[in-house]
Amino acid sequence: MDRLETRELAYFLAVADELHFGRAADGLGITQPALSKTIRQLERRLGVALFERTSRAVTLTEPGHVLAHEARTALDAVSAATERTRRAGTRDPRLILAMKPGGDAGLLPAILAAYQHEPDVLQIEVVFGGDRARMVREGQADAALLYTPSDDARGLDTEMLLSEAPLAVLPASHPLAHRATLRMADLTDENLHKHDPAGDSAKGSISELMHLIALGRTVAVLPQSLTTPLREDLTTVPVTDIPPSVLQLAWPAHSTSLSVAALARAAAKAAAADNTSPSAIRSLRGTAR
Amino acid sequence: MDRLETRELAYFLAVADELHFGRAADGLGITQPALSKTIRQLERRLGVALFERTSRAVTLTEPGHVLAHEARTALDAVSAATERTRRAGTRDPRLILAMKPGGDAGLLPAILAAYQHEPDVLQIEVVFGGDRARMVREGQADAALLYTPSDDARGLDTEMLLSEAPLAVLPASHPLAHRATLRMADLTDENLHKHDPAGDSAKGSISELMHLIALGRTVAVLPQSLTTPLREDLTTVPVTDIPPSVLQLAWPAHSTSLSVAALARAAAKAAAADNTSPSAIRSLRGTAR
DNA sequence: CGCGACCAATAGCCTGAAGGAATGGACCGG
DNA sequence: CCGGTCCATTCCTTCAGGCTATTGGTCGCG
Repeated sequence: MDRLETRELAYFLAVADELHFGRAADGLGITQPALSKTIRQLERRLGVALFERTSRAVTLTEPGHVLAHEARTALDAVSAATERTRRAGTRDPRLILAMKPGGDAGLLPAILAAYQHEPDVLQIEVVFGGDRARMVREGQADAALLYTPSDDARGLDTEMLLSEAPLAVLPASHPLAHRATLRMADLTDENLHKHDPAGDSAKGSISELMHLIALGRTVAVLPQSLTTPLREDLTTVPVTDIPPSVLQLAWPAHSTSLSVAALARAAAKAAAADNTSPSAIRSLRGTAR
Repeated sequence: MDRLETRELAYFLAVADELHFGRAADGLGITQPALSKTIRQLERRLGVALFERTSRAVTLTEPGHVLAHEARTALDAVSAATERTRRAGTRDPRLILAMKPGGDAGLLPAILAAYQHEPDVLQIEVVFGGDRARMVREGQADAALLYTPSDDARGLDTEMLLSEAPLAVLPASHPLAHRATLRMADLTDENLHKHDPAGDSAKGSISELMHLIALGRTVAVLPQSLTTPLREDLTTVPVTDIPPSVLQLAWPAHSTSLSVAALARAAAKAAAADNTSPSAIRSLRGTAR
């Protein structure tokens, strides 16, 4: 049983994404016949049909769907191997922590401070990125601050730092502003701005959003940490029927790095201290699953 | 930045394991110069030295150690892709559950029964294997019953089923047999049989071990479920300073299979029912970490 | 029905990279 | 200083991956 090559997996994924041999070949910088031949050979080697082809359309078979999924994680693992090996070879290795701007719930200074007291510390470099889970999976970062359920931390080890109740942000004058709690159904009439953590780009986007809310143009549901400090003319109401946003530190599941372990300990310590501080009204549990 | 090929990773691992180009090449079925050339090229592509060579000895550099680790998980992921795709192509796909004989703490019947009531069920096939975590990682099994800390479940999703206190098994006449609890230090004088879950082969090994204990030839520390039923002439005493053996169901971290999800639900349900049953004296927490 | 557009598969050829055989060079032990 | 060990280098061969050109099947449209 010979082993698949990453080239074959990458070629397959190109076709699986495009569902079109010609365009996929273009994207790969090779010609269509070469690609067709490779995919055919892949199917022969696996003993399984991956695509259903007609001269009009290409679709994935059931095994094709499985391979599309598995191939992605396998290629991620190969990329990670390259990346981490390269980084291990640099003169002064750093610990790269991925987060999104403001995505630390104010916890980062405490984490960094606690980290300095750990053994086996490296210089920490904070980088900002969109798909932070992927950065960790591909080895571009050693750890990341993620929010579940919006980020997908599967395949990573995680340490839960804090759980934040989702808050609806409303104008102080809004009819629902006096309610003790809300359900999502209460907000269906509003022009709801669904918070998409992955899509955030500029740092100003939150304050812009707040501005729009104050103008009555929209309302939003955000994790608590993003709502402070809150403008005078806005108010927040907990939403009870969506799961809380959980901030967690994530790192590669098979990590053996002492530095990453130290960071995890530091983060846990900082989060524990924060959770017991009087200013925090946290760990409200959502009801949805 | 071109992508590494699995061939390169496999060749590298062969050398990393043997620390000898000639023997590694033998094992791979190629000649030594071909292997040397490939490794050199790999080092050039990564921009990093992987081995320290003298004509007398070959050793891994620091980046080499990193790659050895990363390459293994990457190759596992590729194997898993192959394996799962092939299995998805078989006529009637089954759900393969890996365990070791007797390694279910008596929970398997309840799990299977609960599973039948779930939606999206497949036929379950139980297989026995030594390195069950690896079987899941490589796609030879869809789920496994593992014991932590002896099995390494990193990189897998898990559901904790039950936690068992470690019990010292002694002849009833043993001087320590009357103690309420023991520490490992108490047993240093004995000819202690360290339980190695991975090394278990035949089903008879436990009863043979019990026989040896009854003869006073050895004593053993085992998770509770392996000690029942207990011979008349033996007794057990909890050991407090080693971590409890935790039985868990593990499956690939990035699984999207409805059937695996159903099995996880079923196992959780069966374990919950078992934990509340009067016969169980479980979840004793160990103190070690 | 016939024609063109579209798209994957096939055929035939070429190039480069993987591998083999022979050899060189460094090191060590006797 | 010689022989053995082991990795690197050189040179040659083979074949798999890629390209161009073409075929064959299907759909849409006049």
